[in-house]
Parts: sequence; structure tokens; C-alpha cells
Amino acid sequence: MGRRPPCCDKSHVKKGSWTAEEDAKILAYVASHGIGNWTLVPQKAGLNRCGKSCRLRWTNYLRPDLKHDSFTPHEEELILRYHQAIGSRWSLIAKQLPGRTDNDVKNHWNTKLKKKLSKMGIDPITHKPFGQLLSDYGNINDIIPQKTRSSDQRHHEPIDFSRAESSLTMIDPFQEQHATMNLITAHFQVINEAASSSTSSPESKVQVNLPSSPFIWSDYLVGDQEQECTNEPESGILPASGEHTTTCNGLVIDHKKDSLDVADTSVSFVESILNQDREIQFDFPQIFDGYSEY
DNA sequence: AAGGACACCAACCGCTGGATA
DNA sequence: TTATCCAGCGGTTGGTGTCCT
Repeated sequence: MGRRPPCCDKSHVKKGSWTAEEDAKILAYVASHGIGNWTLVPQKAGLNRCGKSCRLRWTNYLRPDLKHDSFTPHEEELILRYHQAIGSRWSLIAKQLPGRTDNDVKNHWNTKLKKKLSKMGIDPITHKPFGQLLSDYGNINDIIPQKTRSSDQRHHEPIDFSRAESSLTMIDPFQEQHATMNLITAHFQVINEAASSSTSSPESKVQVNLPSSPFIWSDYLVGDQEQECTNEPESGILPASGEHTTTCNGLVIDHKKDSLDVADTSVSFVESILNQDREIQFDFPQIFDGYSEY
């Protein structure tokens, strides 16, 4: 069996900004042929570009369904909440924002939202106030050595935290400890979500445990929304059909069958992430050894 | 007016999983 | 079965415009 030819000769293709003429060629090609094998597009459209570059240009800029105006407060709030729930999975977040690409969301996060949070005293990784992280860091000192021991047994290479700390001190004690603490806290948060999801009851099939946080973005945008997750139906009575709504951090979760509204889409989207984490936990239980109590 | 700092974002880079020959 | 390619993804970079001193 033979090999496929390479998509392009990378040393001879054009790089950098796209011209209006190049854009027009892509648009004309897609209009007449549709979206298909991108490796053939440069040749058929008469472009001296890599197929991958053409695909990115189309995906991130030329697609007719894209919005090119600035992000609305509602979109910003959605980004913040999904980022709080699943982290930097930009493509998944972008799918919840019609007309936005993962690149758009990522850029907006890195240039605007992350800074806004930091200025408010909120850590953009954990979405917790810096002050709370510092106090958590004090508490975590009681936990880390114990976890380190179990890790040592697996890897036969004890981690010397005191040495790591001293090397960090030489750079910038506060920044480095803060960064390390963020990583640890974020890691525990993911593990905690996976562990808690594995114990959920069958009835709560569509239940979503978005992480609760002292910081709620909508506090700064709108007034008085729900700030806690409730697993009970708002009416207090769970109907036989199972159709009801709950709330979580202000997001109304509609537990309707075959519902295609935004809230339900959000639930299935977050739940698909949690399912992935459950599969990882099932396949690699040793990763979660000793952490499930968090 | 000049130039340095900063903000923005399009585009690229490198990695991964699935598809393919 | 295996090597390679493709598409998708997140992280990073570089060019350009704007603001500030």
C-alpha cells in the first residue's frame, strides 16, 4: 500500500496575513465546491498556502455565520461560567456561543476577561478570591505531605517540597507559590468534581454540579440571581415525567426530555465533559487513589 | 512629535486521536 | 500492522494600532 502525498511543501507556501484576493479565492472555492478536503483547496483555488492555513482562515474569519462585533455581557458571563466549570476547553465553550470561534473566545479570555478577574481580586484559574486561595494554601500544607507519601510509593522518587520551595523563593516567592497553589487547587477541583459525579444517584441523570464559588460574575452584571446549586425542582415537587428545572450559579437548568433550548444544551455539554472525566477515572483509578475524599 | 508600553487578534506551532493507504 | 496524514485543539507569537509620557 502506498502513502498519501504530503498536503503541501511547507518551505514554499506563503505565510502571514491574508490578502483580500486570497480571501476571495477561498470564498469562491467554498461557494462552488463546499467544504471538503482542505489539502486540495490551495491547488484548486489557486492559492500558494498550506491547506491547514486555508482551513484556519475559513474557520476563524471567513465563515458566513461568524460574528465580528464585540462580545456582549451575556456572552462574557457564559464564557466565565463555562471556564469556571471546565477550564480552557475553548472549542467546547465556543460551541455554546453561536457565531464565535474557539480562537475568538480564547483571545477574548486572554486579553479581557482574565484581566478583569485579576483586577477584581479573583484568580482566573480557580475563580476564587486571592485571599481565599492564600488561606487555602495555609490549610493545604496539612494535606500535601500525606498525599506526597502515597505518590512516593508509586514513583520511588520522593519529592522534596522544601527544595522546590527554596528554588521558587529565588525567583519570586509570592508569584511562584501563588502559581503552584493555583495548579494544586485547580487539580483538586477537577478531581473533586469527578469523585462527586461518580456518586450521584440515577435519578439525577441530568444533574450538573458546576463548581460553586464565592465569586459570581453575574453579581457584577445583573442583580439578584440564584447563586447556589439546587438539586430540587424549583416547585419543590418532582413530577413523574421527571421534567423540572433547577438552578446552579444562576444558570437555569431545564430537565426536559429532548429539549433543545440553551439551558438544556448547556447541561448536556457540561455533562459530556463530566462523562469524559468519569471515563478517565474508570480507566485509570490509580490517578484518583487517595484523592477521592476531596 | 517621538518612541516606548500596552492591547488586541490573526495566524502559526505543536500535539493528539482517528482515518487512511 | 504500521507509518503517515488530516482535522481539531489549546498555547504561543508577531504585527499593528492605540495610549501614555
